[in-house]
Amino acid sequence: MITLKTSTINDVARIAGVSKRTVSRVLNGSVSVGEATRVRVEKVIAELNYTPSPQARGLASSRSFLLGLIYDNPDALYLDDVQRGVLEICSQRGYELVVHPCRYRSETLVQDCFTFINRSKLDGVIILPPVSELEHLAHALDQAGQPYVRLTSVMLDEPSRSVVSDDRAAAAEMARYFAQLGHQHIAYISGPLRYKSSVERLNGFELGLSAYGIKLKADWVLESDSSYDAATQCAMQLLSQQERPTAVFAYNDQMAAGVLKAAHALGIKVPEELSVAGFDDNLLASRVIPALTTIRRPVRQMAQLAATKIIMSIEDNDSAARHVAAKVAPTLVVRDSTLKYS
Amino acid sequence: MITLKTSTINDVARIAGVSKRTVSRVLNGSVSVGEATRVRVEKVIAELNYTPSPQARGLASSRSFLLGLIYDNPDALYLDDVQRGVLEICSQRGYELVVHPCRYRSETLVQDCFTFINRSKLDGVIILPPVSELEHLAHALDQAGQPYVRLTSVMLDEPSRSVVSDDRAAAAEMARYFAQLGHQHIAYISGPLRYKSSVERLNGFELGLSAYGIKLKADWVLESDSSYDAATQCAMQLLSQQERPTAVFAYNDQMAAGVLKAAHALGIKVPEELSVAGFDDNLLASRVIPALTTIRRPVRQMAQLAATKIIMSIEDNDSAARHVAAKVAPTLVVRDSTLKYS
DNA sequence: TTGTACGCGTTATCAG
DNA sequence: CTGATAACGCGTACAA
Repeated sequence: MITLKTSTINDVARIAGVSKRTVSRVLNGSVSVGEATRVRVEKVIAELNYTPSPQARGLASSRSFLLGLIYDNPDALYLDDVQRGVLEICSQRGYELVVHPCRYRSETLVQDCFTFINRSKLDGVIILPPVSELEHLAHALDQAGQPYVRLTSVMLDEPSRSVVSDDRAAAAEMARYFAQLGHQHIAYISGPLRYKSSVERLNGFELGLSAYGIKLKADWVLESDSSYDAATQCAMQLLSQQERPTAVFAYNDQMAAGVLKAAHALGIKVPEELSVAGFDDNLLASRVIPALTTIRRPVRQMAQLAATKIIMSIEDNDSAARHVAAKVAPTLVVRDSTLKYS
Repeated sequence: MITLKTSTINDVARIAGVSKRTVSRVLNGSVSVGEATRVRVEKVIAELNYTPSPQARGLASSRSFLLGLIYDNPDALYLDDVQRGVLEICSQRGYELVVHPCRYRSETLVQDCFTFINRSKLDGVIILPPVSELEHLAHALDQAGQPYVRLTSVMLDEPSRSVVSDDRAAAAEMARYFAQLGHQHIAYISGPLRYKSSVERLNGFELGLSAYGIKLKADWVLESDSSYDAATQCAMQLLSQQERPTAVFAYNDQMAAGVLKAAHALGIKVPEELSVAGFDDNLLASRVIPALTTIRRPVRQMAQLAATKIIMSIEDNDSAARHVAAKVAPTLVVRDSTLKYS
């Protein structure tokens, strides 16, 4: 039967006929242990199915073997992917993941995060966007000597503390794709420009278009709340104009879905009369009709990299973490919402 | 400046001029403490911003103040909602939430969960469907004396360990709605019938229809994988028939979106020629065109109830947890995908 | 290479 | 009502 009873380091020591100091050495992979002794101890550990108590371990060494995930992200698909990615790495290293949803706009966010970290004596935290863009949070963590890694879309910090998706390059790729389809009259519906990722995507998109000699008209660059409803409104306005764009790139898939809705409401056919693209490739993108052309970020991989980095900077040091890849490339996913301009 | 340094119970004791045993008593709300002493101690605690170390606390009392969340959610959209709901309750009681994504079909699932629980000495676990339907897991936890609460759609366990959404009643309500719209030719695309929730929804739907003298034709009850693609296939077949239904109820929103896709492919207009409804009210439901009529479960509330129950059965006992509501009622959300039969 | 003894911050036992 | 003091399970100077 499977049981919850656990044996202690003392049991192992006694049965293996060594002192617990030796068991401890084996556990922590110290070199100064005789080969024969090590094997014997390991055998007993396996037999007893012994696992050291993180509580006691933490108390003695002031560590917790707990990683924290700080986020404020309504897009839950992404969340699951992140959690799995992080755990794939950290659980095999003996860490567990404690989650901390929070509110980006809260006045007490920093205090709040510190309380969270303090209470559980977290060894490190991983921060998801847009919270990860908050410089005062990162700065406070740095001051406190608290290891952290942030997922962002621009390199805001040292590589040892960053995993960034190159949103700028991705947006440029989308621009290239639009241009190659022959579109000239292009609009961009941006998320709030206080998000770095908004700026990155806009810049990348403009850059990409300019390579083809296309300029984004100033009044065809709209800033909107990053929600479905706001984007719908925005698109309604944009598409009701006398002269309207033939292609629209939205800050994310939700917003692109809003554009789809607006187009539908105005009787504009997508993709025949209007090409639409989003960003994220979340669940929505492939379910909506027509399925959205979009950009996919390697979320799982980003999470794994973040976990690797944070564990390295906990166990080794920052310079080790610096050598883990810090930048990943999103990719273009072409579906049914975009078409050649004719 | 915000710092990570923490003071200990000894600091409090020294400054308050009492023994640490007394501080401990105040902390744990023991009655045998003089009013004056209590006030003095509490003042010092507040001044020092002191929080007891869960590590030490756990070591001494063999508890961890950690709750686990076990899930394998292909439809992870409500994950965030669950996490927030649980934390709203548990963090104010001094617990944190450790997540454990797993695989429902894994051979080693039970062993895997026990390793998870053991490693962090979790005080209790909350299990999400469909994993929550696995009787051998629940049984093993029970045998081991491990507190748990499961979210399900049928009462599979004692009320102290269950938070159930009444899917049967909800499906019956959908049936009533369909009937009142005048539909007679109705189909149901079910999820895998090994899921209890599939059976519940089917039964509830049939029951609800029968109250209006409507019978579900045997070959219009289809079992499908609970994915978008599978449901699309299924619906293609269903809707290609000579004689086709005028309304389709799908096991969940993803599948309903699949029906929408199939209808679109076949040139069938929704809702004019076909009414479609889903279940869950996830992100998809309101974004798809036409927006889906569906059933909304009070996920946040369910999570809160689960957290309340689990903490009660940890701190008090099961019978206390029994008195917390164990059943919640989903509600019908009418949108644009359903219409009067004409 | 291995072992002894102590400390980490709490809770709990048992006197006073 | 309060206070010494012993656990709890593990890491680690310091010895041997």
